[in-house]
Amino acid sequence: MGTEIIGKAYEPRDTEDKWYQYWEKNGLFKAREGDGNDSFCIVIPPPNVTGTLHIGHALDNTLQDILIRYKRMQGINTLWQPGTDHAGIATQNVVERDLADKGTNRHAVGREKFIDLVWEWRKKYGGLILNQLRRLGCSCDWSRERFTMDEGLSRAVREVFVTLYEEGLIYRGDYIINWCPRCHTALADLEVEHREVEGHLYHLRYLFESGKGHVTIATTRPETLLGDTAVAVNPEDERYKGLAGRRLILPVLHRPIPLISDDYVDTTFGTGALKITPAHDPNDFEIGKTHELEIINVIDENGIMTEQAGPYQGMDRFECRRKILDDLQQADLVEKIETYQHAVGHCYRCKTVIEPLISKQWFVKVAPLAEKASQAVKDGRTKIFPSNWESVYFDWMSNIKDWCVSRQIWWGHRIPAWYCQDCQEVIVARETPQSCGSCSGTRMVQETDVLDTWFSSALWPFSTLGWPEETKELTTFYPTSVLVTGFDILFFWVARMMMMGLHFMGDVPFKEVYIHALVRDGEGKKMSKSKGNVIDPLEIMDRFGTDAFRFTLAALAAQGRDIKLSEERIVGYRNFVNKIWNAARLILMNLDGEPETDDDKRVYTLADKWIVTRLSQVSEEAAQALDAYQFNEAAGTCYQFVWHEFCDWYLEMVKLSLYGEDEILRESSRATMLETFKAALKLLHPFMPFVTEEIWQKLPGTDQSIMISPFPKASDTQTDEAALADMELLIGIITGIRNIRGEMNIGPGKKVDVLVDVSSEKEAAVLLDNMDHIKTLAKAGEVTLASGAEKPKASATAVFGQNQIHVLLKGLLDFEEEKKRLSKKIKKIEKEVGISRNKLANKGFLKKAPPEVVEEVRGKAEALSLKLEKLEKNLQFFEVIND
RNA sequence: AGGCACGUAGCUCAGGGGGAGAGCACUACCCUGACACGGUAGGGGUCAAGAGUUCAAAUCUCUUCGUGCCUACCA
Repeated sequence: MGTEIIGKAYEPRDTEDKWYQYWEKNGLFKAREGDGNDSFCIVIPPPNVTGTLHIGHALDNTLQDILIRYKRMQGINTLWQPGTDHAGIATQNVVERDLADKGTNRHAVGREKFIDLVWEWRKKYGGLILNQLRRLGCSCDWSRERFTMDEGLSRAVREVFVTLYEEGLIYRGDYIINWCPRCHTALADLEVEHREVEGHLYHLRYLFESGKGHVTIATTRPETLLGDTAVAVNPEDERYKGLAGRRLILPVLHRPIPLISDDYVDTTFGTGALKITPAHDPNDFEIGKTHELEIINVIDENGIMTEQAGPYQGMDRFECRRKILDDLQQADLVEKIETYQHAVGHCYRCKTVIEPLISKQWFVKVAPLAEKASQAVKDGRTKIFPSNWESVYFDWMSNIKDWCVSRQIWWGHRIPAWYCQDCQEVIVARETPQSCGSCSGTRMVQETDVLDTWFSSALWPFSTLGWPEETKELTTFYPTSVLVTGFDILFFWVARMMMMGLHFMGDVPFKEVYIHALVRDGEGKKMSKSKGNVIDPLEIMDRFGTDAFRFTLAALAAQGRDIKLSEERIVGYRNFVNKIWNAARLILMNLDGEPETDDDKRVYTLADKWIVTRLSQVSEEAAQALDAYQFNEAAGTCYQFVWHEFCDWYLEMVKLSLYGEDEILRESSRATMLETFKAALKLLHPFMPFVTEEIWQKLPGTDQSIMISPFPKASDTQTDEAALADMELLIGIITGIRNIRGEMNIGPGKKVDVLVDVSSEKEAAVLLDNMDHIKTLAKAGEVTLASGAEKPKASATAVFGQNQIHVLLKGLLDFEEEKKRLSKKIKKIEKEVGISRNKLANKGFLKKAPPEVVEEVRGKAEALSLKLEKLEKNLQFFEVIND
């Protein structure tokens, strides 16, 4: 009679691709034309075009998809804006590696041709990660896909750059910057990774020019001494009192340099004397500025010593370090060498040791922008979840330094500045200038630097919606609703979007930010290729199915804690998917098309009323959890409900009606069962889109996709308090019998007779109504209800509420075992009663605790005392028999 | 050096002032007509240690010890 027979186990492979294509073809991911108020929008953190889906993406995008699907099912006009980031350095590196394999390099190829090659590369491979997002089930509006190097977005970049320049918030100047000698570009401070390195602290002697005495300095980088233009001491330092102003002889090069005083110098570190190399250390650069020291570049852009390095010219910086140490030792200028742990800056892209260099770069003056961005979070215009990230955000915003935005690479937005070759005028303009505004010359050369990739990312929330045009998308979806991302790019990206959004749109880019944790391996270690502990999301999806994977991520995504992902967890949720599948199997086997029910003929059993009430409550809880980004709560609530309430109790009970003779009851139960199951599928859909759609489409009465069916709502009319209480009693009695069976080791084939000593008529009525359920679910034979009945001799007893459940075990009951069992229960209850009684004996408690709490404890104590009394009586019963 | 988290069952973690929870693992009995990727029952915790606040602390405060992470120009 089944509508359709489905297999015993769910096979994800067969369904995922099919439904994804169905959704996309039918335009179900598309945002509607802007209709003003009720909209929900997320802009995707654009993955690098070079990227492949890793576990972090999987978590990030699963959470976003859950929110998007949930909101869409609530009927809200939903946009999930997808796209990719051109990822300047990363992408350039990839293509350069290709060239290297072919035995050439970008300089040989030339700038224009190289950029063509990158575009080619991106056309070929740039969509890879987006297809992997499809695999994950992401319901992005792909018709609006954007790329940070698109025409439109590039226009936004130029507009922003020029405007900031005109406002005096962008300037160009010679500063010390972080230089990556391998990537050949400047990096922002943020792009430098500090890593603890085992190094050395070298104590070196600088002799006085007078020939008498010396000053010992401590340094970790002896090779930079070639560029020293002073040695500094603290003016308060007794050791060097009166020496400032004297001249020292720079070792090796024999150049005279002054001994100066500056209170920046820490008297407690090293020898209290600090060598100053303005060209190769950011602090020294600052000191050099205040003391107007000469700047001598001794290391070039390749990390090679310059001609200023004299005899060391042409050496690699690290080779030079070794050589110079040798020479110093020869000259007896090395006092001692200590091993020393210190942080060394590395390029975040290629891990090469950063070289601080002085060069001409473009900077954004961020202080005024940061001020506004900080304020917006203080005002609550943007809320950050979990809120402890707000203080981290404020901290960074208040200590922020100017942002170096120029990069000496080729792949990226070329800075819209032109230099007049005739008069050296700098022209910053939206369009390529035809002639110099100053001298009318026409020999204009564009700046060769490109912008930091994060510059265009900072505009993402409005550039993707069409800015600088005034588009319908902007009015509909800006500010966007929520940004979902990991804390690792809070500064790189979130903070900068805040600054740019506020400055150019006059409003925050998003109303809320949800910061999720990092995914780690089972041992809590960060996953990395070098450690070999990476979990590949694609492989997981292959093995366990996308739904199981997504559900696992959601279930583990508790706020503020890293996720330790282990395979066992995924297996557990794979089993859950299969459980749902088999619930569907049972339901389909018991349906014959759509149930035919007349509203006036519809009957509801206790189980029906109960499950409908629970569904309503669970819908409410799930929605509340999702609204608060408590993904784990939402997932857990649904899991518990579907498995342990719907499957374990409801489906077991509904079988009675399904297999019964009563036709009206059968059709009614079919209808309730189907309705409830459909609602449960809808609750689960945001978490597990594929299996829910697959089942949904097989159920009768579903003509459109589950992804656009309304998300279940809580309803007061569906809350039946009496059904909850009655069901609790029924479950209690059945569990009581099962408990005895289990502990007495009575096999499921053996039926037992039961005598229930009921404490009230009302309860008796409930049990009488559901007698068949007790018999089936507890495998009971005769069940007798009586009030005040005498305990049968060979019976084991459980107590639920004030009801005594005597399970008759003639010939099966080991009296000693039963005594032990009862004693154990008594001990447990005694402990509980003790706690309650102690509380009630405490005068402070009675006086100061809220009355309802006192009442509760009093009620509890009473109920437990009665229960204890009954258990003790049963125990005494056996004592008597023994005598 | 500062900052932020976190120490709860064997493991992985929820919870967050009024009687300790889940999943996995474990034990026992079951292939009962949706599901052995399953069912029923069971064992297991001084909620890191110490002090304080409170009628009441796993939960709030402080200290200590451990573990992660982030930021930082100490050469």
